[in-house]
Amino acid sequence: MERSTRQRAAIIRVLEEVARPLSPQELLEEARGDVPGLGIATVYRTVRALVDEGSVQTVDLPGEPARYERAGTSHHHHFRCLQCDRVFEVAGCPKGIRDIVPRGFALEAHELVLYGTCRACRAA
Amino acid sequence: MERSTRQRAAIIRVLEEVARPLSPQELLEEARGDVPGLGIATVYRTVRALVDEGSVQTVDLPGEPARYERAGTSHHHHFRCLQCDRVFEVAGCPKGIRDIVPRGFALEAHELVLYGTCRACRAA
DNA sequence: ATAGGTGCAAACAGTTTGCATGTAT
DNA sequence: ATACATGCAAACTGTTTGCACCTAT
Repeated sequence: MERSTRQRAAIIRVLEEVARPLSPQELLEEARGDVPGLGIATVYRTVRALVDEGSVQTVDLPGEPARYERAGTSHHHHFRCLQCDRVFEVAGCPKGIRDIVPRGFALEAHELVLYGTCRACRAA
Repeated sequence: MERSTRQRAAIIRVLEEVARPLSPQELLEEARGDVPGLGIATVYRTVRALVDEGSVQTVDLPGEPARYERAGTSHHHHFRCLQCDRVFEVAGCPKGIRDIVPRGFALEAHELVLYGTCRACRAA
């Protein structure tokens, strides 16, 4: 992350403008609006650098390729639409997570993924 | 799942004997004790058939290869110990999951993974 | 000028599939 | 006998890497 290039600027801009976690493929398609010749390898390399740097975080959903979103957002979860496969941020956290932790276990973190149909797909 | 073959018997036996979710690769290595020539494709095909049939379920943790465990347990989640990496079943479900679903979205399913320290590791 | 960055294609790892052969029924 | 099942290898998908060329510094 030492130099400022057009491809990096484009990738970072996309991550800042889109309010949901994007896969490398989605990032590529979006960022090509700015930099037509952009290659997928550059997306992977840039995203990895941004994660190492701490300005982007990985969103890993079970059984799916990783997606990436801007870091620094407050605690939230994700909703994946089963029709369009897009992933959305969900504010808040269900009550009572601690209640289901088995006796003797110490809870440090949790990951929740909701599945269903997003508003756009319901309307369609 | 129409015929009973040596390779299926071996795979099913392994799933029944081992009390933790196994990856296809782990299944292959274990089952080769019974059927040396066993191929990885057969493991994938058999496991998929068992999942379709409902006697085995997939355990998908974020960022990790899918594992498989005997089905029959009711709705539950998983607790992954950050020290020993073992995965435990967690009975029940937190209240209030519906409350965080964004307006206009339809919730159909959810997946919850708890991370922390298991009882054995806390004692150690 | 030069080290870091990029694009392409090849390499990889995990999973699926096509096909000829094997085998439970 | 005849489907269904298996093993192999090729195909696929998502990701990483090698390398020659490009470019921000």
